Amino acid sequence: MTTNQIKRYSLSQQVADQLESRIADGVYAVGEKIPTETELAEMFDVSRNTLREVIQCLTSVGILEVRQGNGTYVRATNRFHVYMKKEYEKVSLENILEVRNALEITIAQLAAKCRTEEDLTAIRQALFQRQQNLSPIRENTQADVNFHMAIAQACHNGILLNLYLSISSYLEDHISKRQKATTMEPLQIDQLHEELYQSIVQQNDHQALLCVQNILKI
Amino acid sequence: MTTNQIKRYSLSQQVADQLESRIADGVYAVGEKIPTETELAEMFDVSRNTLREVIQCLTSVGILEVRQGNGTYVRATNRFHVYMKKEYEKVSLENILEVRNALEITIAQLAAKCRTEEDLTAIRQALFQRQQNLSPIRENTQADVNFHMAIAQACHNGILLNLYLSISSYLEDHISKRQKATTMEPLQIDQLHEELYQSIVQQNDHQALLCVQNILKI
DNA sequence: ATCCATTTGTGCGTATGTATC
DNA sequence: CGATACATACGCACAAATGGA
Repeated sequence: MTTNQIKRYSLSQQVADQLESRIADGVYAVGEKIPTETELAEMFDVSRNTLREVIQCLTSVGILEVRQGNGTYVRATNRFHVYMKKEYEKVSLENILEVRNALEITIAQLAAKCRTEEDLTAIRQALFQRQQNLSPIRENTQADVNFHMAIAQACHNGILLNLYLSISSYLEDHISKRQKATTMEPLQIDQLHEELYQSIVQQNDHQALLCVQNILKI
Repeated sequence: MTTNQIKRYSLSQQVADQLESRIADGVYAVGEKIPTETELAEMFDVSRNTLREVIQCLTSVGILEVRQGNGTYVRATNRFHVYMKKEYEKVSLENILEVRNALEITIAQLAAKCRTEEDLTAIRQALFQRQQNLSPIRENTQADVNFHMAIAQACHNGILLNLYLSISSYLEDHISKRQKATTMEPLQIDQLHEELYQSIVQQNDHQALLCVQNILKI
C-alpha cells in the first residue's frame, strides 16, 4: 500500500492523520495503551524513526502520552477538546461559567427552533431516565448530562455541540458538586426540566430561554 | 550547557513552546519565512534533528508550512485559530452565524456589566473613529471591527474574546460584503452603535442586548 | 538548458540517561 | 545491584527539491 501519496503531505504526516483518526474513531480508547513503536511501524509500513515523529506530534498536541520504559497511552480523543481544555485552564471559573451559561441559552433557543421529531424522542427518553433516577440523587448527574446533551444535539450546530461537550467534560466535577449542594427540591428541579422539554416541543424559543435561565439558577 | 531542564518536558517540546510563543508574539509574521533549520538549531542551541522535531510538530498543528528546498513559512499565529478554523470549515455558514450572534449578545451583556473606565475610553475612541469614516463606506469595516473588538475586550473573558477573534477573522469577507449590501442608512447604523455604547456606559445589560440584536439585523 | 548553492528530507550510528524487572 | 530495553539528543552523510546564475 502506502503509495497513494500526493506527496503534498509528508509520510509521517499521513501516518499521524491515520493514527489520529483511529483514536478519534475509538479504536484505541482513552487511557488505553497503544501498540509498541515497532509494532505500529510494521502496521503502517514505515521506519521506526518516522513512527517516532508521528508519536512525537500526537504527544505535543496532547492526544498521546509516552511513559518511558512502559508504553504509549491515549490521553484524549481529539485536538479540539485538548485545546479547549488548555483555554479553560487559562481563565477563571467565573469566566468558564459565563461561557457555559451563554451556550446553554443559545442551544436551548436553537433546539426549540430546529428540533426534529427524532430529537424530541431522544430528549423525552433522557427526561424519563432522569425522572426514574430522582430518588437516588447520586446517579442523577449522568441522566442530567444525557438530557442536556440530547438538547445540544437537537440544535443541529456542530460548533455549539463541540463547545458544549468540551465545557461539560471540563466542568463535570463542578456540576455534580453543585447539584448535590442545592437546596432545591428534586421534584421542583424535575418540573423545570419538564417545562424546558415542553417549550422545545412547542417550538417556543422564548419560553425555552426562560426555562434554561431558571435551571441555571440551581 | 543548557541543563536547566526540569526534564518533565523534552527538549524539543521546550523549543517548540519557545518558537510557538515567538510566532504568537509576531516575531515571525504570517506568510513570512522563518530562519533555516541550521540557523534555528544554532539559535536554540540544539541539534538539527531536535529542531526538525520542533518544526514537524508546529507543522502538524498548522502553524508552520515546510517547502522542501525553499524554506519554512508561518501559516497561523496560534493553535486556537487553526483549530477553530477547521471546525468552522466543517459546518454551514448558517451555523457559524448562529455562533457569532450568540457571542455578540453574550459579549455585549457582559461588557455592560464588567466594563472599566479604561474599557469605556477604548470603546469611545473606536466609536469616534467609526463616525469619522462614515462617508467613505469602504474603509468602514476596519473601524467597525475595532469597535466590536473593544467591546469584546471589555467583557473580560479570555475564552469569549478568543472565540470572537477566531470567528471574526474567519467571517471577515462575509461581514464586509454584507455591510456594503445593506439598505440601511449609514447614519441610522451609527445611531445603533451609539446606543450600544451608551447602554454599556450605563451598565444596562438588558438595553445592550436589545441594541446588539438590532445591529445584528443589519 | 545546465549547473550550483541553498534548504529540507531521510537514514544510520553513537552516547547518555532512565525506567523496569 | 545489575541487566535490559527504551528514550533522548547529537552528529554525519547523502538524497531530493528549489531557485537563481
